[in-house]
Amino acid sequence: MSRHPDRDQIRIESVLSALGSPVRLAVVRVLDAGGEHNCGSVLGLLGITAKSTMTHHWRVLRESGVIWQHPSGRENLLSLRRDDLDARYPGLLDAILAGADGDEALEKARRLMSVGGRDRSET
Amino acid sequence: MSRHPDRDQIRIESVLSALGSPVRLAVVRVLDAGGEHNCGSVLGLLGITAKSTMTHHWRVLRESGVIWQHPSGRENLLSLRRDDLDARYPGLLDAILAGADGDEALEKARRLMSVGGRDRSET
DNA sequence: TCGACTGTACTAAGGTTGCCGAACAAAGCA
DNA sequence: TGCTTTGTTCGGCAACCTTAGTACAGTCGA
Repeated sequence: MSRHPDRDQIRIESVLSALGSPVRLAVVRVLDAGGEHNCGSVLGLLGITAKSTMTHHWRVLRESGVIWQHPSGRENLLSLRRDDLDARYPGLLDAILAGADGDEALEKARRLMSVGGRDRSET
Repeated sequence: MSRHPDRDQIRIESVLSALGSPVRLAVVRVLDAGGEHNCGSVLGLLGITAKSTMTHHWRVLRESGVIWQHPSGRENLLSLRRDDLDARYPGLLDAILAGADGDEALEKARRLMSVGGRDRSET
C-alpha cells in the first residue's frame, strides 16, 4: 500500500507539481504547523471533501516524497517529510510555506482594501 | 497578446505548478543561465519540439508570472522575472534551481553507478 | 515588393487529473 | 460477535494538460 520514495528518489518536479495544487499546498501548511495528523482531521481543517478525494491527494503527496503516511491502529497518520525535503532541497519548503503565508496575507489585505476604499481602479 | 500578471498578482500555486513540468523547469534553468533568449533558441537547447507546443508553455510561464516575454523585431524575447519572484518569494527560485541541479547530478551519478558497478540491488 | 524567418492562433487527439459515490477492509469497542 | 470508525479501492465522469499540425501575421533583408 505504501509507496514512499527514498530520500534520493525524490524529484523536484514531482514535489513542485504536488505542491502546485491549492488543496495539497493547504495540507502541507497544516502538517507544517502541527506534528502528526490523521487523514480525517486534516480533511476537517480544509473544510472539505469526500474521503476518496483526499485519498487521491494523499497518494500524490506520498509518492512525490512530501509526506509520510503510516498506519497506526485504524488511523493513517500523516506527517511532513521535512528532514528529507530540507536535505534534498534546502530552503525550498521554507520558501514555499512563507510564500503561501505571504500570498494569503496579501489576499486578505486586498479584500479589506476593496471593501473599505474603492479598489485602485483595477478592471 | 501579453497577459503578464503584476508582481502582486503572482500566486505561488501557479508558480509551483508552472515549474512542476520538466519542460518548463528546463526552460527556466536555461533562462537563469543566460540573459535574454528568443523562443527558437530555447527550443533548440531543449532538443525539442513543435513551436506550437512551446507557445503553450510560454503562455503558462508568462501567465504564472515566471517569465517576461516581449516582442523585439520579429523575435519574442524571453527572460526570467527574477526580481519579482525574489521579491515575492525570497529564496524560492534559488532553492528550485539548486534542487534541479542537484537532481540532475544525482541522476547522472546514479547512471554511472549502474553502468560501472552493479546497481545496489534496487528492485 | 517578395520571400524567408519567427512565433502565434486555432484545432484536435490522447492522456492525466480531480472529484465523487459506493463498496470494501481492518481495527477497536460494546 | 456485531457495530462503528477510519481510510482505501474501484468505477465513472468532466475538465484540463500536453502535444502537434496547419494556417496565419509581423518583420527583416534582398
